[in-house]
Amino acid sequence: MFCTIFGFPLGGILLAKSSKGLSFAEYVNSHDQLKKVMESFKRRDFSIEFDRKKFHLEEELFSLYFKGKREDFTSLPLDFLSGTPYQKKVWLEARKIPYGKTETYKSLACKLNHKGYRSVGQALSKNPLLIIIPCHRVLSSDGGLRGFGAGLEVKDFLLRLEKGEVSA
DNA sequence: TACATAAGAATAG
DNA sequence: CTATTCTTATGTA
Repeated sequence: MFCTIFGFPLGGILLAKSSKGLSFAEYVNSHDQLKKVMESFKRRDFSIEFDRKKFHLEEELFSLYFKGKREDFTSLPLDFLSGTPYQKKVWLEARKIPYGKTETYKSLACKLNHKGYRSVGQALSKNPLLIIIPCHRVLSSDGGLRGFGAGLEVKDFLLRLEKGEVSA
């Protein structure tokens, strides 16, 4: 598995991919966090190899995205190495949310298990593919930001970016 | 309107 | 089984 770090205005994103596609895109803003993520990879028995050259496409897409382009990452091959079947369903559903649009946990839940809105949040909190799976476009039913594991600032930033209020 | 609380789905330990 | 989570609905003031 290969990985690299992509820097953006609020920190960095650790990208990791297998031979099949992108597997992780985790937010890191400190050396400590990076270390933590790497530890968890190690524990999962992944062989890590830094190789920036493997991420031409990803870097391209991310830099376009942070420039405010309507980049959906829908063409990016993904490879889910973690996650339960339910989580994958949630992630796939969240991924269908178009750029700039927002869904609510409830509406997502209705499409999946009918009333497990809380479990939707739980599943999204374990989203391994920040931005690519636009969990930041999922808001609470009154339109407000609820919690965000990777940091509310990131969620807020991403939303503002998509609304064109930020030029990165 | 604001705050406390119950309910309810799925997962990790 | 219990705790936790990117929730929602309801009751009370």
